[in-house]
Amino acid sequence: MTLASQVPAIPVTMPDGSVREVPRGATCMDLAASISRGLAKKAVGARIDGTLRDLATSLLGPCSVTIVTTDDSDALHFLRHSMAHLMAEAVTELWPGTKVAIGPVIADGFYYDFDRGEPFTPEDLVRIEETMRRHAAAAEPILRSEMPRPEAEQAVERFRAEGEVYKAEILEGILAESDSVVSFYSQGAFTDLCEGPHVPDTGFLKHFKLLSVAGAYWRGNEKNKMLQRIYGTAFFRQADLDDHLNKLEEAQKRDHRKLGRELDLFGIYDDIGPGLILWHPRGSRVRHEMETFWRQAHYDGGYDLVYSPHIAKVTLWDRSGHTSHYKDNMFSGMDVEGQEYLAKPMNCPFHVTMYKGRGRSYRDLPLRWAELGTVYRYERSGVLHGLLRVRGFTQDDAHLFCRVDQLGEELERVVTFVLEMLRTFGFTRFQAYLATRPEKYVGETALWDEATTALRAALEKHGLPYEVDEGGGAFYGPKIDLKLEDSLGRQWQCSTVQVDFNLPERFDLTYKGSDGKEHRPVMLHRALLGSIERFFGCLVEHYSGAFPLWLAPVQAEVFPLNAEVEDYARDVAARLEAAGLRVGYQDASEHLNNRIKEAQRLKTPYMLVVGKREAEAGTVALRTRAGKQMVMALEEAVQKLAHESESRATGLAES
RNA sequence: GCCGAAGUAGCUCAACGGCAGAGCAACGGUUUCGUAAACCGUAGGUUGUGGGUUCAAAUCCCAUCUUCGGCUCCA
Repeated sequence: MTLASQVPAIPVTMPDGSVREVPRGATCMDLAASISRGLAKKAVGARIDGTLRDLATSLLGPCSVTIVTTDDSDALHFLRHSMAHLMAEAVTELWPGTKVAIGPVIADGFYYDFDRGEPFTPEDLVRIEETMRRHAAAAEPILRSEMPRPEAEQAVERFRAEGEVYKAEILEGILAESDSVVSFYSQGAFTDLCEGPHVPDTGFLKHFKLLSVAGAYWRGNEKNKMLQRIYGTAFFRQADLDDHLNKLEEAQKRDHRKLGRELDLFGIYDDIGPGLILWHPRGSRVRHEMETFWRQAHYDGGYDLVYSPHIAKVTLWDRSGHTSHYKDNMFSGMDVEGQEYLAKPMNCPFHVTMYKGRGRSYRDLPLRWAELGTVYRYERSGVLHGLLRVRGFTQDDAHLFCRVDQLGEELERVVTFVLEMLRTFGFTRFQAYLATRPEKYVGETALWDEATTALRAALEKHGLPYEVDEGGGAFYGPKIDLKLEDSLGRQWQCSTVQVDFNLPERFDLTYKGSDGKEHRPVMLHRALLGSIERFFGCLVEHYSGAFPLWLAPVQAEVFPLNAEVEDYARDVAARLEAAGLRVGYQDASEHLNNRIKEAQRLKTPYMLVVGKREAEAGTVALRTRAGKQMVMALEEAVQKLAHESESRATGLAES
């Protein structure tokens, strides 16, 4: 099967300077691949250029290899893939008969899916880790072998006979591709069907931790069997692993659910229902500031604001197509005097109905109607997640009705608006996706192409890197989605810009053109923030709860040092309030230290301490939540705060 | 919805078959203080809910609800 065992070892210089013998032969491919990707550079002998096979061949000659890169992402990729194999080796040793499925590398680590009768317990994870460390200490060579096609075809049957149904299915898939190479990797008693490459031996696999176990459907299809997935992470150096684990812990402190409770922003209550949010006064204050800004920006941007009800007759949803296409996500209806009504999962049909409310002229277009529209969607119980996935939420929705000749400009304006809005809230990093025409679609191909081109142009005009989701658009039109990351790096779709060729048809929307004939308008759906709830959740995590001044629920807190200066302190507070700031006041019944501690806990941006000195001089001692202190004239402080609040500084400079 | 884990005072946690406890927060009093924890006291829980086992259940069993981590799905 392999000649590896017959070939002498290659000395490899490790990152710590020690020299290790690693097996030659099959793993040369891996070393060569490593070299080509910058993981390793050889010191003597072999050629650096040429194909992988050439490199492997040249490595068969006398040479030494120095692993110079220890944090390169490719190198980490190989390491983590080998980790997945090591874990599978341990699991199949501990519980013979466990079937292995797939074990890929993911953003911060790796996982492997297993099919075993019993669930893995936390104690099992400890045992697996111990077994892995034993195999790692043995520095088992990881050897590659390739299998000729006829033999591989027999292997499918052998896998089946052994009950390794998942491997059989994977191998079948590989063989279905005509000229693919079937390769295996072995270490100790464990062999896995795998493309590679891997690190040369398990001795590289020192610094790792298994993190969690979770269910996962085979091939990601919920009709398939649910397997058990074990997640882990690994690094070349212990320091990197420790650093990563610390970051995870830090990220948990920024969790909006935790901060939402600590800062008293919002709550989710059993008595109300899962996925339904109560906005506490402090959170509501932030939301109010967000919405006020949002409304003004829309008026400034040529939009009209509208309102629509939370429920409507089932006939509306029949016409819009929601009862046939979206029913699984809708709450069941209510009977009102013999007519069925449904809670709205979207705002579009209301705006569309309003469009139809009277005849429209080409001169009326574009119409831009925006609404902070609260919608209700039935989400399966397992998917709810704080504010980021809820059952009742307010979309910052808008629908634009325009002529075909206006489509490009409107799309460009919307994309610009999205980016301005996100930037104002301090977001500069997000993932953009352009979803194009799927196989089944409505509307004219030429219009689809035009709209897609316009979307692409808008993205490129702003220099926004984006991924194309080919064929990932809705059946009714292409779209752009922007995703924000939470503290743990999970992505949440917020902004969306969608072209809709469908609803204008369904509702038979028309306008009278300059030619006196009826024409069909094009419709855009768009949300800049997505939903207030989700965006707010991301915002909380983005700022770790330390909102920039313009959004902070309480912007400044005034602390008189003792009862004698309370009159002056009240003047200070009144002066700030008169300048339009949100001011708190705490009298001297608590120690100054405690009042400051509480304000720090609530991440209040500014604290103003006044004592006898300040009262006599007409100054304030201004403290920021970052701990900076400065004494300045009262008027100066008022102007500073008012200016910072009005300018909507993002607050990032402070931290 | 599925797989796994967890629900004890407002919060963070202890007790793990034998009287449910601590710190912080709250409340009352004392303290009037110069930038992240002054002192004394009081009150607060049918241990998520409903069943069951037991002389005895926070603890063991079953069901259910909710939350957490994933899968699937989506703003």
